[in-house]
Amino acid sequence: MAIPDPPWKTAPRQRPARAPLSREAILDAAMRVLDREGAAGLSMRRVADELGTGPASLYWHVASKDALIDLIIDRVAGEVPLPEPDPARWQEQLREWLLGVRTVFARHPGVAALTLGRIPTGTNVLRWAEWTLVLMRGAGIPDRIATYAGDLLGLYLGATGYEATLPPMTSATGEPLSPEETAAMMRGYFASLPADQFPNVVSTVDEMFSGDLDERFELGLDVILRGLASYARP
Amino acid sequence: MAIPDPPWKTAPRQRPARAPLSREAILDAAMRVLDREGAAGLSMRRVADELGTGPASLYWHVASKDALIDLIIDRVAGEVPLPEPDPARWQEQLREWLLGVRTVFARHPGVAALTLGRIPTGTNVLRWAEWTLVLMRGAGIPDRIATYAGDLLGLYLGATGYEATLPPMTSATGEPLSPEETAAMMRGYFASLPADQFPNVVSTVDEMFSGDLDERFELGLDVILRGLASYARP
DNA sequence: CGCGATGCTAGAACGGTGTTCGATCAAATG
DNA sequence: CATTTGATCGAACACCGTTCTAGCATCGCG
Repeated sequence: MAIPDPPWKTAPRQRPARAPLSREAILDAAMRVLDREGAAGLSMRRVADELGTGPASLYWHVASKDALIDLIIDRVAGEVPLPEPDPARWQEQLREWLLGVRTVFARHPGVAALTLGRIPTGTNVLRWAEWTLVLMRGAGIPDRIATYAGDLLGLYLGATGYEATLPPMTSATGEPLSPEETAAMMRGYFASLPADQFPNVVSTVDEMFSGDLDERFELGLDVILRGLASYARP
Repeated sequence: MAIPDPPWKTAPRQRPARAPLSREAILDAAMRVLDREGAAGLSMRRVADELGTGPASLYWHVASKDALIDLIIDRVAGEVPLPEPDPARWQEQLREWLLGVRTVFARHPGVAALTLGRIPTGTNVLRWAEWTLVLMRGAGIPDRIATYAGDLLGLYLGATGYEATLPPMTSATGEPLSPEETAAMMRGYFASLPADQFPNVVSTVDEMFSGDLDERFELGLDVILRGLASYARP
């Protein structure tokens, strides 16, 4: 019969009991941190904390923070439903898809900021490319335009989505301002400009700050879609 | 007659001889650092080094790095010539201006990256807004579209300008890749995708990587301008 | 002239960042 | 059992933006 180990030997330097690390677990934790603290709060240390370990442990599964962000973007991209493409309805379908991306960006504030200045090439983003190409080629849009239009739309999505999740500005006194207050402040600034130098800015100030971000998003979207439509088969 | 000071007294703890700090001097130094080391290399410490001082000294003249970046953007914006607006030629003039912004971005690599996710409101950018509004309103484009189109164009400029100044990728072996090699690598990756899942991506891969960045820039520009033209007075 | 106020310069430090090194431990393999 | 392999992680490196605080130089004023 074996002699039982003394209690100080049984668990000499036991690891903190938790699920083993994995690329998936790290990605899950990163999504939680991102949804909770936004893009600025996403750091390797925070993600490691979320998993009860240190930052160095992440680097076995993920090459760099950059690579982790690529994973995040592709996971989020996978959340957008892609209906069966029907080129006859290409404009409506494109619009629906873009609005879908926008709602997913709203569900994960911070991820739009991560896409800025990045050319994602994950599997799900490739599916986007394939899907938009089916629609646009089916609509008779020339390949040269169609291939670039995907980039253009992605770029527009990232920039507008980022604008929608900007952190609230802080007033001079220090307390955070509501979006309405921020808009009112900027409106006041634009309206106060010298009318002789900026007559058109001053006189369109009402138009400039009317409508919420969603309306403005659709406004720019209309411009792009009309431009694309001018290339489509008549 | 006054007794001359002994030599060790004349300059007891003389400051390192140099021009005094000022907002302008800091901005100049920041531009030099930015042009030399890119957006990633722009730090308060580097700018201070450039001036032979420490980072703390900058904060008397500049509230924060963010404020300094706003100054940089507005200075660069001022480098773009704005011809007298002629609404009859609004499309050509808009295109010329946009290409002008692009060449200025090329002259100052890194500044495009700084504009990402930022809504600049400096004096020179306001002049841009006024100028584009004159053109578009003169062309009969409705105010609601015209006010937003400026944002849209700025956004497009920033994103494409950033893409044009991306640091060269590094291959798996570590040495930097030329833009051609990078494109060839990505082309190869896209071409190697399973043709049954991504038939359109695979078959448009030639179109996708044809042309340089300037041609691609004008391609997207055409889409936007055509969209805007669809709102113009017939 | 003296003297305090003011504008300006900085050294040191705080709390954070991404990433690397090397030791260590557990499980699988020979 | 011995050795290799995969995985973990504490400590440290080189940065970052920013703040605090002490001190200097100059100027206005009594």
